[in-house]
Amino acid sequence: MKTNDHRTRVTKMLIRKAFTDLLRQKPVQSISVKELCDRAGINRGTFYTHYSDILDLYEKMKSDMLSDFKKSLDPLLDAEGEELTSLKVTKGVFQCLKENADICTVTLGPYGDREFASCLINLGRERCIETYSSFFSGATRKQIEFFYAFVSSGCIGLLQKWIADGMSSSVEEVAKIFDDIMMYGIGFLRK
Amino acid sequence: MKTNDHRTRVTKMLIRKAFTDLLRQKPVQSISVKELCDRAGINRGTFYTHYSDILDLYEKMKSDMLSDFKKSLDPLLDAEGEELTSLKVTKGVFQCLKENADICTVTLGPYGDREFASCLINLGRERCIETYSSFFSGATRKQIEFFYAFVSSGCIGLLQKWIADGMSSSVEEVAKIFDDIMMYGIGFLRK
DNA sequence: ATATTTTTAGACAATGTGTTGATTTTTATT
DNA sequence: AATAAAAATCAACACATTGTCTAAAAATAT
Repeated sequence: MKTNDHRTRVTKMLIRKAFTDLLRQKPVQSISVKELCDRAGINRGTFYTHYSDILDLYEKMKSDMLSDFKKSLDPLLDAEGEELTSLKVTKGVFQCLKENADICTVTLGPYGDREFASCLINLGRERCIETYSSFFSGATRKQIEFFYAFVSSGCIGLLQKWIADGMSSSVEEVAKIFDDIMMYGIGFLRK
Repeated sequence: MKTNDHRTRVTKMLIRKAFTDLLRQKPVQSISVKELCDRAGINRGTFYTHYSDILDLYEKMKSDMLSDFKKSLDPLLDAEGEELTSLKVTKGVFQCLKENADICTVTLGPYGDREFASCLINLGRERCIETYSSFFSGATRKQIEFFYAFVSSGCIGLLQKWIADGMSSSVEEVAKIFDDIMMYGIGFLRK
């Protein structure tokens, strides 16, 4: 089975389209193979030649999304010449998320899974946190871990709010809000 | 059908015990009625006399948990005489969560649902946020909403980290960390 | 002791699963 | 253009879960 075959490409596209559509309506575990195939307009047997079950499809789609996301994020972090400010990276990450709005809506939506959400954030934030932990040499490991847990999760909450509002606020604005809250805590409201 | 019947009480207890056990292992949607009844050691027909399906059971259990939580939280907020500091309330909330560790482990764990998690937090935080929004009169509605989205979600992340660590840190410690991060942002690491 | 209520056990049609084999359609090669 | 290879379709299958129902057994209340 060659993956570059036109037929398989079309089939997989149809499957993934139907799958993301369904993920908007219900959690993964409630999606049946039959339902998916009916919607995609393909034979149920065809599904089984590509994926072993729904969970297999889900895992493969998530890893695809992650590598896509990583790919468009790497150049941002490898800009060696320029200064790497927190706000700059945040802006880049949020921009990237906006460009993949369809995916984010699903994975960060009510039926996405937490693990994937944090995966997405970790990807862009990891290096930033490293920088922080070296900068705040006085902070304990525990403090940093708790802070990271709070901020990464908080960021997801912010993104969900942003998405829920139809991403109407600009990337710059949301990035600034995130940066300010992280920097000043509740002092953000005083600005 | 009387709910005070000894048989129904035992049956419901068995069902709920088996259900929370299963929720530790897999998401709601993957739990079948048959599997649940086998584990609970009750007849499948009996399940249907009490609940229409798994989701019905889940909803009823969640609302029960919420009212339980609310009940043990109310006296905390109604302490009219004392001063209502942010840290004091936070401590109370976290203490309450620790006392319901078994429930929290499930609902805030990988197979819990986000909605319920925020529901839990909102319950204790709502009044606090009200206080904040009146205190920071200069802040826009948008700012407050984004801040709240960030902090509530961040709090959940903190709790998940706490639970993941086996709740080894004391309530006071975690409450202080939350309060500090919320107050000072990344400045928390400088302390 | 008797009437009521709850649980059990078994059966049912309906639906989804994962697999198989035969057939048709599409793609690649000569 | 003809032919071989690969992929999608169709139909059928044994199996499992679902939700509903009835009759019998067990537990509770009066």
